[in-house]
Amino acid sequence: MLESFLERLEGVETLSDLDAAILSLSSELDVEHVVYHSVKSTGEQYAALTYSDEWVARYLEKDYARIDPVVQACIRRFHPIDWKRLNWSGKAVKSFLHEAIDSGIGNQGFSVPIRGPSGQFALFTVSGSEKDDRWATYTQERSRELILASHYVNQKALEIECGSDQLEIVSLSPRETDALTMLALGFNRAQAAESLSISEHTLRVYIESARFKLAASNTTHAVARAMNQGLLNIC
Amino acid sequence: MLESFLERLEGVETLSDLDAAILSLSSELDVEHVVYHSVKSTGEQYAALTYSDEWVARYLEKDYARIDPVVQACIRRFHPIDWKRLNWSGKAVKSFLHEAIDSGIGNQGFSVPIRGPSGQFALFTVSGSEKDDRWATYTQERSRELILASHYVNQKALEIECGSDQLEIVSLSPRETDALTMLALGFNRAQAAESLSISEHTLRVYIESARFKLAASNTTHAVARAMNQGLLNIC
DNA sequence: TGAGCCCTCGCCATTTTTGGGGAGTTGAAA
DNA sequence: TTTCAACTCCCCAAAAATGGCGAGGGCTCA
Repeated sequence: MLESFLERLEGVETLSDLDAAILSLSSELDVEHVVYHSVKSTGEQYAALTYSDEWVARYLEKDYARIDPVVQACIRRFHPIDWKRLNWSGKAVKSFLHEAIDSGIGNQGFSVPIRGPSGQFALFTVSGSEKDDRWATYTQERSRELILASHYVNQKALEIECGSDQLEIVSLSPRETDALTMLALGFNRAQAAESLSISEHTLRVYIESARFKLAASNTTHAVARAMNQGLLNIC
Repeated sequence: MLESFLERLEGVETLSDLDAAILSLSSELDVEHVVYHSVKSTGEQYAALTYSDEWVARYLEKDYARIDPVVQACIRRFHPIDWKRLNWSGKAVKSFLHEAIDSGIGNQGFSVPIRGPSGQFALFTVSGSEKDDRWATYTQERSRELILASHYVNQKALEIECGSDQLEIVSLSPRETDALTMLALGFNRAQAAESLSISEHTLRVYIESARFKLAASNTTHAVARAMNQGLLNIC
């Protein structure tokens, strides 16, 4: 099952190929729904999913990602999560849940969080309507396949979207990295300069050159971009 | 092979258990060396590896992570990488490579980058001395196992280190998130306020309350912490 | 129904950052 | 060997952020 999907993935070259491949997963994985949704630090998004257009529109309109326990949990966790194990209490959350079920999302789901370079974050989800015990068996048996599938889907998505044009390969000098790292840690310029044993002026030079390299409009922006690109020691 | 390791991992409860489990992987995976190294956004680190203490000390002393092509590539990529495919040109890099080989690291290696919540980043590496073709066969056959192994090792490491005390569960209100997001994108307060259609003063209130929640000493710090914790829309 | 969080607005003084200039050494790459 | 990037230091004036004061309405959960 996974084999055939990975083989199919090999031949994928465009986003529409990828769309088709992901959608085909629902039958291969024997679930009602499959969702892959990637968000980059630039705000750029890509999604391939079998949910109804109405539900997707509704979800976006209401900004449900803000309260969706699946999203909230996956952002904070590393390991895949069964929807049953989430906390569905709270008024807004409950009405969201009912609405989701009414829209045919299913009462069971399993989501895998995936993180890529430069702050990319993606979610791979399978869902459907099943009884608890059958679903538990299903997820237990398939969890490894689901993890691998999510990994390879994400890899392919990044490959296609970024292509070989990794235009954002900015590299900071050690001192620039140091400077931004201190700022990210909450030091002001005077403190940071002292920590690094250099004059505040010198520190400024580093910050400014880093800002220039990162095409950032101010210090906060530079730190944010550097963090997103994993250029800082603390990130 | 993977099965027995995962079973063993089940019983792991402390970091020393994990150490032992990881080290045992070298025989199970049939390689000379295994390395797992995790870095959190707090700077907290954990490593379990079969390299010699001398080499580790040397590596740290010289801050080789800054030039190590394996580290540099893994920070920027999502997929696992065979060391042979990296760019080893450059004076410093070449001398680093020779020193590494002399220290018994091996001439072949395969590294899997792993990213967790809150900016956690880890590297799972196997290395050894092999001829190119044998190594190519090895990595091709085992890549999925290596990916899964790295995933489960990281999951366990996070589980042990964070435990149930996820003390850093700060949550920002939607407007606070919006405010920090705009700042992270490089807007100054005036621009951010305009984009959000609120007064600059109101924006300040959000920034300040976010700063308070995040225990941050200034705006840059608050943005950095929020990003690390995956609280912003752009991260 | 009250406690508590969220959203919204204003002013003033102080501190910090930023933008604009320059200048000299070192070491590595081409 | 020349070029280029990195590291270090300095001044001044304008712009931006911060700290501290205060105020009211809306919503949710216990």
